[in-house]
Amino acid sequence: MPKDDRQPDVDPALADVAARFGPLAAQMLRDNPVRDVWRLSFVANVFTGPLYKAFEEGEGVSRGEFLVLFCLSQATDGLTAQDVCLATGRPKNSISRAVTGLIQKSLIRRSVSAADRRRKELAMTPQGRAVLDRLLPQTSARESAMLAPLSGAERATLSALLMKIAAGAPAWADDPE
Amino acid sequence: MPKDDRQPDVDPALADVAARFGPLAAQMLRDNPVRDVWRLSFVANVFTGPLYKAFEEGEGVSRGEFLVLFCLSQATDGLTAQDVCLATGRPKNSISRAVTGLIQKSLIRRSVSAADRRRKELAMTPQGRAVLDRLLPQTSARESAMLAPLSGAERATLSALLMKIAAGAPAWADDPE
DNA sequence: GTATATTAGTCCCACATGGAACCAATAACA
DNA sequence: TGTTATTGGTTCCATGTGGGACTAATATAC
Repeated sequence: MPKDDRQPDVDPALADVAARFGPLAAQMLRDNPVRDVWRLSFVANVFTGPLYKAFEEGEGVSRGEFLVLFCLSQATDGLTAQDVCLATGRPKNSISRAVTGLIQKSLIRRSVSAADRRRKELAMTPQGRAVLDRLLPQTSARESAMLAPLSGAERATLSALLMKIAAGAPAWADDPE
Repeated sequence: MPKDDRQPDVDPALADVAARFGPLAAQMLRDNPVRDVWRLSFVANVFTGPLYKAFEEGEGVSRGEFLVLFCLSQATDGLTAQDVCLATGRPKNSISRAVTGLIQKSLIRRSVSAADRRRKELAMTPQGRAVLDRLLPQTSARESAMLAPLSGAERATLSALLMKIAAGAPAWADDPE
């Protein structure tokens, strides 16, 4: 690619972005009619895309399967597939497939609830825990890299602001205007 | 769903989240080993999912097609499919399909560059502009709703922090650890 | 108690997605 | 000026995805 020296990158802080994602990316991150959600989605996509690909290649664990494992690791009581759907926003048949796959790999177990025999409660096996224990550090390291440009105070601020937005999500989630 | 009155929702600010996305979602937003990126992805997913569905149902425009239109609206010179790929992170065959679809609907035009006859430069038609002008307000309104819980100062802060993170993305984007 | 509604989950199928191979045009170079 | 490498796009194909219908179990209503 013959570098176009005549194109002055508007913002020097975005020089790396222009080099990696193109000048259009830099320009759109800088400003566009839906600037904030664009930046948010940009970061989220850049973060999750390569990560899930690495999970698939490294441990043979799909996005849905990782989500199930991760949710199980965070829940105290017996979760169901439905709980994972609700918390992750993925459709129930996708999660159903992920659960089937994880059971086949013996990474989780499934048992019918005694109280409500419709419910099939999920639980990680030691192997599942071991797999997650190999995947989580990758995610965590990537998160650290993502937050590296921010100071401690800035990270706390970002965290709090994202929390506020997430807490307000129910007000607009189902209403695409 | 028989509401479980015995389960005290840890954080009253997350009561709505627990009602809409389940107690697990509330708990994981509150804390988990990759808390910040989880919040980020949660918001991004809740934002984009229903929006793209509405675009598809309302205007018959897919996610990729919207991205092409939006990028075209933000670029000054003749963009190519490749530029859109780079800026959006979508694979080139997906964008190729989106371009084909948009041309069939007469929402964009494609012309071979005189300077480099490999390049096929894209341009919006008036119809394409009209479609985008119906889609953008929905996106914008949804963004406003998302940011509603934040004060003006907080929005500026969030915007700046997201920009810092996005600007640093090239450092870790291709390195899933 | 039987009928109906609701909830959890699975299955089927059409479609979108993305990797890989491929084609065309141009750039780089001996 | 061939020959090779690179770049922009398209096509092929295997796979993932998600809507909708379906089954099973339970809750609710009469």
